[in-house]
Amino acid sequence: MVAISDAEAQVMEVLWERSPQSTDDIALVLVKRQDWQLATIKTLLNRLLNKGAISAVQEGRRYSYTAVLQRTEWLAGQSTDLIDRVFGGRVAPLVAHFSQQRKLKPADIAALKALIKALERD
Amino acid sequence: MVAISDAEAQVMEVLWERSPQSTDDIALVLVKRQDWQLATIKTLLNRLLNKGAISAVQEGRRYSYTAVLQRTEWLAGQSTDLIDRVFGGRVAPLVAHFSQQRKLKPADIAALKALIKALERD
DNA sequence: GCCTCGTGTTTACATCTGTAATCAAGGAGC
DNA sequence: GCTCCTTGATTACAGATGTAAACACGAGGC
Repeated sequence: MVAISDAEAQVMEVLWERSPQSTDDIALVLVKRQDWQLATIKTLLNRLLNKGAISAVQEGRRYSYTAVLQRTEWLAGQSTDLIDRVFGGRVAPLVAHFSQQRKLKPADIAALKALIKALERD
Repeated sequence: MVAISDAEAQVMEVLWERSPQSTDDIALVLVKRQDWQLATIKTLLNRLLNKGAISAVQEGRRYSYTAVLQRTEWLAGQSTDLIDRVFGGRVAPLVAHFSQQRKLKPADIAALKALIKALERD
């Protein structure tokens, strides 16, 4: 339900790797990874707070941030969104398209097979 | 390379079904499908024109629009982008997430199986 | 006790998007 | 020929987004 933007997702990635983290833990990573100003990161943290995607605990005069929105939850949202929007809600066309675009490795095919087997079981 | 927004993609869908089409061919479809005002559709057509995603040929005092950006090209952009950004370039996790979220129909599973069989063959 | 610096909060601002209304010019009808 | 309607072009406007600067306040150094 919580929708986050691309830039915000970059901040979440850092918190998904490890939570909680302070502003400058996060900043250390993102200043390098995204070449952002500290100010930008502060803004994004605040927007995420307002959206409820992260929570903050005060420690002295700083905050320690924790991801509330879980990565898997976000992933699920992203996938259904894409598949619905672009592939009419059906997965096969997606896989077909992708495999045309980018040869699937045997491991990928194996993963898909296993997945299907599991899906058929229930 | 040409990036189009969600609303713009809806217009493209109509042109992907059939090209060329006049403004009101397109409008007829979208007024129903999206409950948009004619004015909205005109705006989107213009933005797509400026982006070069469609082209227009004048016929009398109206235009006939044709999709320039191809559907497969767009699909590729949308899916590889997400899969790379979010799923580390592997398609299986995406399918897994989707199927958790939204039960796959037997027909979908069958389609996937057939597809994989085909992929294994070569 | 005052000044400075680190932190969070507020404000800024251009661009993109969704969604339209308004304007202008050329044909169709009278 | 003048008027009105159709159709494209221009303008509008609020909210989201990317990117950041300005501000305010408390803690630490001197």
